[in-house]
Amino acid sequence: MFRFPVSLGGPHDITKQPQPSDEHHRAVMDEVDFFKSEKRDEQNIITDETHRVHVKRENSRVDDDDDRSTGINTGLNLLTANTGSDGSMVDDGLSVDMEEKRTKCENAQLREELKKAAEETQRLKEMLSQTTNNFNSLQMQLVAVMRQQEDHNHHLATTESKDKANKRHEGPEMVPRQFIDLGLPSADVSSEERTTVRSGSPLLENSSSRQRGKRILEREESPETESNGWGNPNKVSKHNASSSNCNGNVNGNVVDQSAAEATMRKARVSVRARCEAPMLNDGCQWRKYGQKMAKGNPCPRAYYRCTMAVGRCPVRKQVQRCAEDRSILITTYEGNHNHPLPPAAMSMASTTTAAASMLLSGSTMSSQERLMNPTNLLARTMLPCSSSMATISASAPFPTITLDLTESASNVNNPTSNNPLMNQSVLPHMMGQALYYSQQQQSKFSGLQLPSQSLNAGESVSAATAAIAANPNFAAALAAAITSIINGSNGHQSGNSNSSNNNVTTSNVDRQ
DNA sequence: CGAATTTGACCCGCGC
DNA sequence: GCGCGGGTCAAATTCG
Repeated sequence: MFRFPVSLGGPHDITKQPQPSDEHHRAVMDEVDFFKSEKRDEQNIITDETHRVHVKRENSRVDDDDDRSTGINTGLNLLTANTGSDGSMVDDGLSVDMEEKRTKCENAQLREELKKAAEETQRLKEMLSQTTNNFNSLQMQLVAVMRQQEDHNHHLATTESKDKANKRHEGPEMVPRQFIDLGLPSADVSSEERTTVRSGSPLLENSSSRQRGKRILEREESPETESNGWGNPNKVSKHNASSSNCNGNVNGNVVDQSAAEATMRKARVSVRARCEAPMLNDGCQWRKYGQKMAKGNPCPRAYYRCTMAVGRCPVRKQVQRCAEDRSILITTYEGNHNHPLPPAAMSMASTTTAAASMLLSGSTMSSQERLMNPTNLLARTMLPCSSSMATISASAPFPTITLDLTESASNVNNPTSNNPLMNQSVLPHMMGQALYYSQQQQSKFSGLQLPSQSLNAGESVSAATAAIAANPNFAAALAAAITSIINGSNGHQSGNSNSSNNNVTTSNVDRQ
């Protein structure tokens, strides 16, 4: 399931990209080398004395190399020892033969073990990704349950005392929202939030739910009904629209989820980056399904659909060049993947997911709340170049968050400004890691129960900064980003990656 | 020959 | 009601 022949490139270079050297690959290389030398050994072993000396030396070198490279005792020193008893070899060719065979046998065994170890590693990787997905799924279910309890308590409180209820209303309302934000998006936004959406943002109601719900119902007959926690917005929309109970699970929550997920499906994350390539390298496989001339832009807008899923992934993206500056590529992502992703794609997926979460949480509150909300606070804090980079558009037909990476990329002080890698693939990775981190970081705020409403914006920023800086995970996240970048860039541009990473880091620090 | 892309047609919502 | 614009579909075409 989780193989990583994933190209970081667009659809064109997908099969051409050299794969990053993984363990298995290395192991195979070692094996080949290993047997080559052994064969040489076999051939040379019965030659004259001077040659034999040479063979011995070569063997020992090979041994060393193997041991160094794999860290495994290959047992080849046995061979060296045997050849060391060369004097007896002439006398007793048979025993040497047996030794040879035995060594061969051992080598074969070791090779097998190495293979098994590589396979095991692969399996573990798969399990890890599966577990991560399951965790996210469970997290959402937990949120749903908590939310239900919350509502229940709230209802009881209301009947007890109106004053108390009012006070409590302000508190708990924020906490679950924060909590929701930290989870992956698809599942749970509760009725409370939904009503906020309706009352607070008619735009969302009009454009998103109504406009697309019907179409989703008609067109996206979910073959991917086996939603495993990522949720399938389309499917849920279907639930919602048809108001039937396909899986017999109709209750208030399902409807709430429908609304939330439908909204999530519509939430868009737009990434502006300088890029000469026709498409950003985000690690996913895309298939173009349409192209249109958009009004006011001479450059056509291309529509892509994710094709990594066996069934049908709801994620789509639009790619268009900026009318003013054609070197700027605007990539707009919509929806959530319903399938496991390779690490390279994970970064961008995290980006869109986290940004969409932020966007949605932000879109459901008043402007004051929005300012106070740790979600957006963190978005502003965490995002490189924060305020100038991440903008939320309420005027667009869909709630859209725009991550503007062009400013930093074109910054004269930025040593990576002319680095195409930075523009094409590193930035998404960085964004992904940073946003993913910020997403996780929200849980810290929930845990801390940051009294957001009692803080002014400045204090909130300070608090957020302190929390982030104090947390060692921040460094870990950055390290992960670096790793991701280095692994994803085929090695030859790792130096630049480092500098770019430094750049983003300092950019963060500067803003903080 | 199958997969990917292109491109014109179609659908839908919105504004006038 | 009509036209416009955005988004999607699907047949035709191209590519590997």
